[in-house]
Amino acid sequence: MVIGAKATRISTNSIVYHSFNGTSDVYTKLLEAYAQNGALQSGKTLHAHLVINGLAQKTHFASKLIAFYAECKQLSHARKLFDKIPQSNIRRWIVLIGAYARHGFYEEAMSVFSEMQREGMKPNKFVLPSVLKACGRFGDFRTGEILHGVILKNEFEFDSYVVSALIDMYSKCGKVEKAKRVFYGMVDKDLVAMNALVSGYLQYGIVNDALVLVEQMKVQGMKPNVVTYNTLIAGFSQEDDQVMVCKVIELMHDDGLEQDVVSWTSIISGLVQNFHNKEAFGMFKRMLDVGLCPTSATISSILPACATVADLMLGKEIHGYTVVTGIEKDVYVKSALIDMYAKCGFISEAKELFSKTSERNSVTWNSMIFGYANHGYCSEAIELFNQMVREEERKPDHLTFTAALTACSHARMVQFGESLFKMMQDKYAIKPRLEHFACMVDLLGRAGKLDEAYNLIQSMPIEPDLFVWGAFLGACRQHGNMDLAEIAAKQLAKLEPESAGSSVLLSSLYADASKWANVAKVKRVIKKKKLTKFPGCSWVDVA
DNA sequence: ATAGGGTTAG
Repeated sequence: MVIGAKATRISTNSIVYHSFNGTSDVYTKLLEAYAQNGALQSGKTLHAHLVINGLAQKTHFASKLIAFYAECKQLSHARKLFDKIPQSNIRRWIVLIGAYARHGFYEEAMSVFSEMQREGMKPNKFVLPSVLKACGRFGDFRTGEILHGVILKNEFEFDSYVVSALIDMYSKCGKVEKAKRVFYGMVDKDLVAMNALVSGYLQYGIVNDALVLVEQMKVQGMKPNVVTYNTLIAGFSQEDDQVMVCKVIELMHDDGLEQDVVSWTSIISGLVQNFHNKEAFGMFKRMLDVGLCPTSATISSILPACATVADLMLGKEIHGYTVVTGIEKDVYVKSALIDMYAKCGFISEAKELFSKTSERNSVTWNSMIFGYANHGYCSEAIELFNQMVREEERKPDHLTFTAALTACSHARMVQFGESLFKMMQDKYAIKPRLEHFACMVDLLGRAGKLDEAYNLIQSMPIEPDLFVWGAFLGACRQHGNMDLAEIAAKQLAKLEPESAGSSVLLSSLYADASKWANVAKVKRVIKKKKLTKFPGCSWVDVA
C-alpha cells in the first residue's frame, strides 16, 4: 500500500542506498534517524526500497519499520507490518507492544497484549516491562495487579527490568505502599527501581520522604544519577520550595553531577506554575547563558508565562525560535502557542496556528475553543466544538465542555447550553464539575432564569463553591433580585469568611467575560494572603 | 524491555 505511488522517488533514492552498499546497519540507522525527525516520507521511501529488495519481511527490518511507523504516529502502518510477520513469532508482539508503549499509545499497547494472550502466547520478561508501563500511564491498577501475579507465578521477580517496571506501575497509579513493598523486597535494589519509587513519592506528594530514601540508599552504597536528582528537583520546584531545590542542586554537585536541560526545565516549569514569571524568565536566560539548548519541553513550560500582552514580545521571540528549530510542530509547543496568542487576544494568529496543525490533541482543541469563547467569538467556539464532535478525532473532555458552555453563556444560548450539559453526561459519561455548574448557573442567570439557576444549585450533588455562588450573585445583581442576591452573598460569606473580599472580586470577574485570564492573578493574590478583607460592603448594590 | 522535565480548565 505504502509503496506504489512513490515509484519515481524510489529509483533515485535506491541509487543513494546502493552507494552505501546497502548494509543492514545503514538501513537501521537511516530508519532511526527518520523516526527521530518524523521524516515520514523518507521512511516510506526506504520501506519501499526494502520491499523491492526483498528485505522488508526479514524480522529485523520489520521490527525497525514497526518502531519507525509508531514513532511517526502511523499506528495503522505499524499494525499492517505486524500482521505480515508469522504469528508464532514472539518478537513481533514484543516489538509492537514496546513501540506502542514507548510512544504513548498505552491503550493500544494493552489491547494488543490482551490479543497476544488470546492467541495463546505466554507473556515473557521482555514484554512485561512495556505492558506495565502502559498500565501505569493509563492508570489501570487492576490489570497491573494481575500482572504482578503473573510475575510471581513465573518467577520474573528477579529480573530488574520487570521489577523496576512493576514499581513504576504502582507509583504511577498512586499506590506508594505497594511500590515500597516491592522495592524493599528486592534482593539487589537497583538505581532504576529506586528512581521509580522516588517518582512514586512525588506522585503522592511526599517529596521529603523521597529525599530521605535517597539519602538512606546512598549510605548503603547506591549512587544516585541525574535522573534521581531531577526527579527531586521537579518535586520541590512544583511545591514552590526554592530552598530545597537549591539544596538538591548542591547535593547533586557534591556527587559530581551537572544540571542538564531536564533539571532546568523542571525548575522553570515549577516557577511558571507558581506564577513566578519574572524568575522563570531569568532562569530561562541563565540556562541559555550556560550554553544549553531549550527543548520542546522547556518551551512549552515557559510559554504560559508569556500569555499576557505585556510579555507577548518574548513569546513571539520564542515562537520564532520554535520555527527555526522545527519544534513548532510538537503538539505541546503548538498547543501552548495557540493558547498564548489566544490569551493575548490575537485570535487570528491562534487560528492560523490551529488550522496549520497536522497533529492535534484535546489540549490543542480546548485551547482554541477557550480562546474563541473568552474573547466573545461565541459562534466560532461552538462551531469548533461541533467540528470536534463531528470529526471524532478527539473525544471532548470536561474542559471542552467548560469551554463550550462558557461560549454558550456569553452568547446567551440557553437551550443549546442545556443540551450540551445533558450530552456531556449522557453521551460522554462526564460527571459535571463545579465549573460546569458555574457555567450553567451563569447561563441561566444571565438569561434571567434565576429560579432555574437556584434550583440547579440546590440539586447539585457536590457542594457549590464561590464560583457557582459568584455567578449566581452576578446574575441576581444584573436582574435586580435582592432576595436571591442576599442568599448568594450569605453563602459566599460562609464559604470564605476570611477573604470575603476575594469572593466579590472573583464573582465580578466571573461576570465579566473578557477578564477570565485574570482569575489566575486573583488566585495568586489570595494565595499570598495580602488581600484586605472588607466584609459586608456593596454586594447588594442592586437598587 | 525499566526510571526524570511539557500544553488547556478551576
